[in-house]
Amino acid sequence: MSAPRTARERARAELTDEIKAAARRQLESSGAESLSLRAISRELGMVSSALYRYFPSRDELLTALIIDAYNALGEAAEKAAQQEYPHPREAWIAVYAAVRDWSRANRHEYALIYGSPIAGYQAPQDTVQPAARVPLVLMRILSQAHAEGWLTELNAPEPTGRLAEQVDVLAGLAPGVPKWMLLRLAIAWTQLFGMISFELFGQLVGSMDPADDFFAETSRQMAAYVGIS
Amino acid sequence: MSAPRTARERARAELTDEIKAAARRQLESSGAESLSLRAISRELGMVSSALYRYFPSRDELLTALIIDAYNALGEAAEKAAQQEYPHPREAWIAVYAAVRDWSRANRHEYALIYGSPIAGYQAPQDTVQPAARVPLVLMRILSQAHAEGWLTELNAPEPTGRLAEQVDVLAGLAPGVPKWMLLRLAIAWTQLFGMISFELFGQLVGSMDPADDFFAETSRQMAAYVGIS
DNA sequence: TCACAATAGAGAGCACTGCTCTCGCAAACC
DNA sequence: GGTTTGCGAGAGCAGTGCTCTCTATTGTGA
Repeated sequence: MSAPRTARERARAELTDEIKAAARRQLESSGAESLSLRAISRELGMVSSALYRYFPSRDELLTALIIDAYNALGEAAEKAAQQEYPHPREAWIAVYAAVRDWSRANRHEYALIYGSPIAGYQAPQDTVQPAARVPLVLMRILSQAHAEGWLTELNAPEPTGRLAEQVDVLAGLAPGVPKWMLLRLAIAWTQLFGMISFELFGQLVGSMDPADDFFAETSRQMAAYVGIS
Repeated sequence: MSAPRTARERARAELTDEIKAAARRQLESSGAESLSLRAISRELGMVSSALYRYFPSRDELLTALIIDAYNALGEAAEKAAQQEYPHPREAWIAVYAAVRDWSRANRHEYALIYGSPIAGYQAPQDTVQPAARVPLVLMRILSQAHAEGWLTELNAPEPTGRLAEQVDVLAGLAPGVPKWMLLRLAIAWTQLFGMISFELFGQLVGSMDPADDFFAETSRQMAAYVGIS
């Protein structure tokens, strides 16, 4: 993140961005499967072998795009959460909508991160943190709603056994929020992306497509489900 | 589905199956992206151009595999539902488990049908019916549970507007089941596959992975959510 | 039964891919 | 100013999907 010093370093950073931009452009028009390094190099007016000075392989380029996509989506969600809302339910719903809007506007990038993993799947370690941004936003809403006393006390059973241990990890990030609530948050999280994947990947055709109303109603129901009164 | 007559027709049907079997084998080892017609033809001891007598393109082969995968998964779900259960909740949970088990045992085929759609996405019309088998199984459980009086009467609001129309389509297949219940079924359906996709695609690493307990508890909660008392 | 038509596989070839290697040129550093 | 480092060009390899032509085999109607 430090500013590049020499002309060479600056040129390198710029070209790296240009390559990613061209890749993203090509992605929008034809999907990840047919993303071609040679086509990118042609678009940039350079020879294909030169591209390997910037990305050691096609998979590395894709991994870079994946991280960027996670961050762009996370940023959209965080931006939506930063607004002022009269009730945490509205914040919850706004984040849902922001996630869906970004996904619909960048469906190929969405497919890149939430679709089938690419063949030589890269070390996911670099992607773990950016991938956590959306669930963290939802968790923060819950945490804040708890602090402000907005949460209902359903008498849902507390998780036990190994599940309790797993939920405990989340609890460290949202102190005070009941465990059953964090468990339900995880369930809602998987539901959110399942629903968006179904919409984007054509699984809703013939039933809930177009999905606007289905999505809106579901985000309301899920807010209630996790305990936002 | 009629029995092949001539020797040529029989040979054709057999070779078609062998090609799909080889493709499936190759799929398991390296994923859909790197599925190669030439590698398949090599494995079968024929020249690659001969393969085009059976499948006009790579995408057509993939489409055939997709349909087979939908049917295999649907069959697994139906088989689980056919058992006798003392309570519809158990049937619901068994179907959830069957879907997950099949998906874990055939993760590349799962990715083929629930991951990102392939580039030149084939006319989905042929896939619509086999794809509907799993949700239909869940719907039948709900329908039967309703007939036997197992369903709770939550005072959930009925869907309105366009959402009501979409739910009406489902209602035609499950007469008597309240609309809010069918809506929740759709939500549970997206949750189920969102959860499985997250597990198989590595999205749960660092939180709910391994997902056995999370999955089991979620299937219980979702049964309650759709109104199975 | 036999000629004709339909079908299957072989082989060569085209345009494309990711990736490697070597070779010069230019910028950065001491 | 000389040396090291980084960068782009170009050729080349092994692989891909797919098309076309040619030949052999199988099925069928007169």
